[in-house]
Amino acid sequence: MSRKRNAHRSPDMPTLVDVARLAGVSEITASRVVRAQGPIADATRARVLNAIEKLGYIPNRAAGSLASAGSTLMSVLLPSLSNIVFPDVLRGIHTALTETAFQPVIGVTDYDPLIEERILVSFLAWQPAAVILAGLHHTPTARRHLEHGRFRVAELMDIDGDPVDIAVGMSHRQAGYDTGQHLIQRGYRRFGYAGHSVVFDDRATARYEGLRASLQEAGLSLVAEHRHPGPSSTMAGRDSLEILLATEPGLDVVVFPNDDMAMGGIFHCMHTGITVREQLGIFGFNGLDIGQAMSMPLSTILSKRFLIGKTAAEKLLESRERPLEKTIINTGFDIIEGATA
Amino acid sequence: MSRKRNAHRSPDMPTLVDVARLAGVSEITASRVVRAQGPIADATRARVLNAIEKLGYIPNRAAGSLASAGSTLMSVLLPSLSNIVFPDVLRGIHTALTETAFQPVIGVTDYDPLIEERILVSFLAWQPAAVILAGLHHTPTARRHLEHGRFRVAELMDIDGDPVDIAVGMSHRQAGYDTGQHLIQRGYRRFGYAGHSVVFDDRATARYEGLRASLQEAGLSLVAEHRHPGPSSTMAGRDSLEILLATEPGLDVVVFPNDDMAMGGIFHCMHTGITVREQLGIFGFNGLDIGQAMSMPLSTILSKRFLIGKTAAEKLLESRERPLEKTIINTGFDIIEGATA
DNA sequence: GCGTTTTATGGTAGCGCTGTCATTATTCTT
DNA sequence: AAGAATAATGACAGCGCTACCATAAAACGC
Repeated sequence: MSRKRNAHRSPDMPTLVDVARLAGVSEITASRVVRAQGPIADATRARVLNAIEKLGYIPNRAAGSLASAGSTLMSVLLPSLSNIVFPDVLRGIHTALTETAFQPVIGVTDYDPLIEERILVSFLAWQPAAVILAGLHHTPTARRHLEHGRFRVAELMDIDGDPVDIAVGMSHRQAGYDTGQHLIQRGYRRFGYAGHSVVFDDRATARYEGLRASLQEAGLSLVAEHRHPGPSSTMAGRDSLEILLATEPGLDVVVFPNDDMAMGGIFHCMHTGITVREQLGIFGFNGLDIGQAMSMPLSTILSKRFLIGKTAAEKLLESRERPLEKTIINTGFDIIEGATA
Repeated sequence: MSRKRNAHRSPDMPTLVDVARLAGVSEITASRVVRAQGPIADATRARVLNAIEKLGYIPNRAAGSLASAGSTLMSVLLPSLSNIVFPDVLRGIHTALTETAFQPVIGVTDYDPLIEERILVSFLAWQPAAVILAGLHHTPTARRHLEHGRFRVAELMDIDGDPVDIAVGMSHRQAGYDTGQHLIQRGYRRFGYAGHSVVFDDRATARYEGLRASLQEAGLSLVAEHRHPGPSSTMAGRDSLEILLATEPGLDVVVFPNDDMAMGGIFHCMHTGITVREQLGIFGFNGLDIGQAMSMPLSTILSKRFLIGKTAAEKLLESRERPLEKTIINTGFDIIEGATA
């Protein structure tokens, strides 16, 4: 009665052999039906499918992956999921991957390159078909693995740098620069910056530097800045603006690293009776739904997160082999005029 | 020179054999070092670790999983990532899993039980050690797989029902009920409800029903309700409130299914000059940061998303075997008084 | 000091699947 | 009608690792 299986196997978890036997075909034929690969007679396919259904067979991907030296996994390494940006990217990836055999496997790095490296290595152990990560900055070890691996690589969000394979995103430096230009053109002169602990967020830093560069070109400079210790949040934006204005009451515009913090800034103004735009301009980044739902929509920059994720995944699917040429795709950004700056 | 490996193998991707050879030990000893399992002499461990480092060896988890009939993956199936609730849950899971060998693998179901079933099956193909999903409601096929599998199962968010193994969450019906009680006690009588397309979101439905039950007990009822077609968003909340008030101007409080929509409600009031709380109470659900950052903090219910994720993952790690007794853990909720209702 | 336990290591046989190469019908050429 | 191409199937080895059992050496007990 009992099969000569190893004792550690589950009792009667059906395998391809069982399917093949029940369908009266060879193992390999059953395998071909499962993978929809190679020519199979309709009648045969039907019998195999039937057997699969009857047994409740679920293919063992570990075995498949081992035998074929490759998997249908796509490793996705994101800095954070609290920051709405990355769920949006992820939705884009998901969208591109539905109807394909690929599955995303997600890891969260907390903006820490060392954690990124650790998770990357543990993901590589599953022989993914592709790896998607944020930014162009990784540890040397991580970079080495990315360069030598037999998988496609997409680096998202930022394009200011040298990618391993594909980069999809926008120039954050340019976004910061354009922010400055836009605000100067609107007549603002006394600039403040209310940021957050920026140790790891390279994109925010790049925007900050772009902003400073544009100010400098116009003979201006940041009159005051404050960085909230700890991560970005609406509350952090509110507190930061308060501190900033206490230090330097004469500011006429404050730039925030993102919409969450900018919303906090707006709330501070509402609370203290500061007239937004007239007395103080507020400028964010991302173009979140909530900022646009206010009666006075937030002035900000729309980053195309969903598009970035979708484009990257689609590009990766185009070929399993890494092309000789590196690809950089600029998804751009839009300035949203809004009513706050 | 060339190894007698299959041609389809990558050139010289090192395996355990290579490590063992270089370290001068047997394959199995090297394996034990990698897995930190069984007694190993310090000198031997050092030699093996050295060889691993030198070769840049990355263990092949597909092979490991196949040989040991089990993996260190934990499948996580969430309805959405746009809804901040689930990233929070995920952070909790991540927190519990750091420092363990387990890795979460995330799938997004879009609140659709059929997609959930499909993703579940594809995840089971990797022999996960545990499966985490949202809610207690699944397709019959999914439920069957969950019941018969050799893995732990945690069903999150809701506890009103019969779990497969572990349930961690809160009673959404109770939350809705308590919302009603709380608002009645504060003197509100003419209730409105501004929801969203609710086809799949069982939790929102449960809260809605709890609310109605408490109103009924008090001899009251929902004077008006409106459901925004499509998913929940701040803009949806704003539009819904407008429509609701056009239909029924006499409302004195409106309950929203979540904070995002409630914020939209607030914005509508701000825009049209309605005095929140005095003229119209606004009540949300979730207790998001942004709602609390307003000078008039949102009245809402704090759901403990992070705790739910963390608790679930911790419980799952306690034992690899499914216990005879099902476990239900109620993480509860807190009413946040706020200033809007 | 001789069994007994503990510590440290190794040999071997698969885990379930797919790549490679054959083999046998079946259809198409000219 | 004979050869060539194509469609449909199968045999078998082996992917890289770990469970299982065995062995040898060191430590322990009284």
